[in-house]
Amino acid sequence: MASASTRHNIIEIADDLFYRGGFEATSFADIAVKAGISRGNFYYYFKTKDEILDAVIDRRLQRTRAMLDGWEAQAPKPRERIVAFIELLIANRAPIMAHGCPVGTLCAELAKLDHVHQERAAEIFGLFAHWLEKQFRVLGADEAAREWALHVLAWSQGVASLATAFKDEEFIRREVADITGWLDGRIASLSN
Amino acid sequence: MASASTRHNIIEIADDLFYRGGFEATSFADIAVKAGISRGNFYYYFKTKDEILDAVIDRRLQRTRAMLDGWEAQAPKPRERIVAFIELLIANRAPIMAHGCPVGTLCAELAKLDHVHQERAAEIFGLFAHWLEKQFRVLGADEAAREWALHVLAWSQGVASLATAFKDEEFIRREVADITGWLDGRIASLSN
DNA sequence: GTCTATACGAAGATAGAC
DNA sequence: GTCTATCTTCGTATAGAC
Repeated sequence: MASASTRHNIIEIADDLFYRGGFEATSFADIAVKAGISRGNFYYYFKTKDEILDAVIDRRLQRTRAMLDGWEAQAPKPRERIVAFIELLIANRAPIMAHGCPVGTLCAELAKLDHVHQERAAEIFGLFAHWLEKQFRVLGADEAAREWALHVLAWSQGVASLATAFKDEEFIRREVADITGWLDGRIASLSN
Repeated sequence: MASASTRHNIIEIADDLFYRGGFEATSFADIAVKAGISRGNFYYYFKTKDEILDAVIDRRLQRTRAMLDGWEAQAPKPRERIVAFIELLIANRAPIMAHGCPVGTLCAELAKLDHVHQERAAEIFGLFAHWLEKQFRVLGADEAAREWALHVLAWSQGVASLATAFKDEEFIRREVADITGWLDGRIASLSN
């Protein structure tokens, strides 16, 4: 297999395993086996575990940007874009109930490990926050845009957190409806 | 040192280390060193890592019950009791920004490890949920009590999650004010 | 109940052959 | 670029002396 695609393959598998089992609990051997390469070959691409974490965070940043861009392209109205974000909770309900939110759980784990890449992982949250803020600005919420963006983000994080603990799909749907209701209330308040 | 107090001491230290560094990342050696005993002696009290996790979860359940009972004893009005819960985010802001919410992060980690004690850890959330529900019932919210309880719990979890990622104290204070505002809005809606 | 010594395996990481 | 072999450290866990 060519160098670039093997490297890409490793990152893809590491991303998945880090999400499902956690960063620390995932070993090089786990990744190598799933990637179909030897541990020795693995080290040709990544010298340390931190290096692969770095690459995984890069990938997640890239994919998050692509997803946010996609929502902007698909939905012309900010409200529908924000709803697309909120409904991610429903679309990903099965993995969320099993493994939590990929961003929140990575940030939490890296915080406990006091890991150097802590801030880089938090940047993924930063992308969402900034994007949501932008949508609220387009809606006309100048001063409150940042606050509302963080509020939606926090709320969805809380739903993911409890959904992981209780494995309750109905709870997710109810909260998603509530967040959407809150959003429409905010939008309505802007036209007054 | 007597048996009971050594055992208690181990649990106390394990609880703290599990919170600050995570369950998996904390080794027996870490606990033994901090407890001032040898690893060999450690095994006299706990045969496996799961056994000590079990004891730590027990301790957390007990302490959570005691805290909830304390709030009920100190505040006669349900509103003030719920506010006491919400303001836990402010009281514990420093450790939350450094290590997250003890309950949420433990549940998330155990979910990733697919650990047998996953449900037992979630029981701690259950205690909070049940207690909050009870307070809302006293306020007269019969049908909505459960939903509101889970809502407050989820919201506070989300705040803890983002606070850990962004290390933003102002954000915590703002959200706590928002949750309290939401609470008063719900209470006001009950008298109509 | 507490200790030291030690077995055993897993995980990160390296060396060097092909 | 990919492999096998190996080193080293660390973590769980046990045995047995005191």
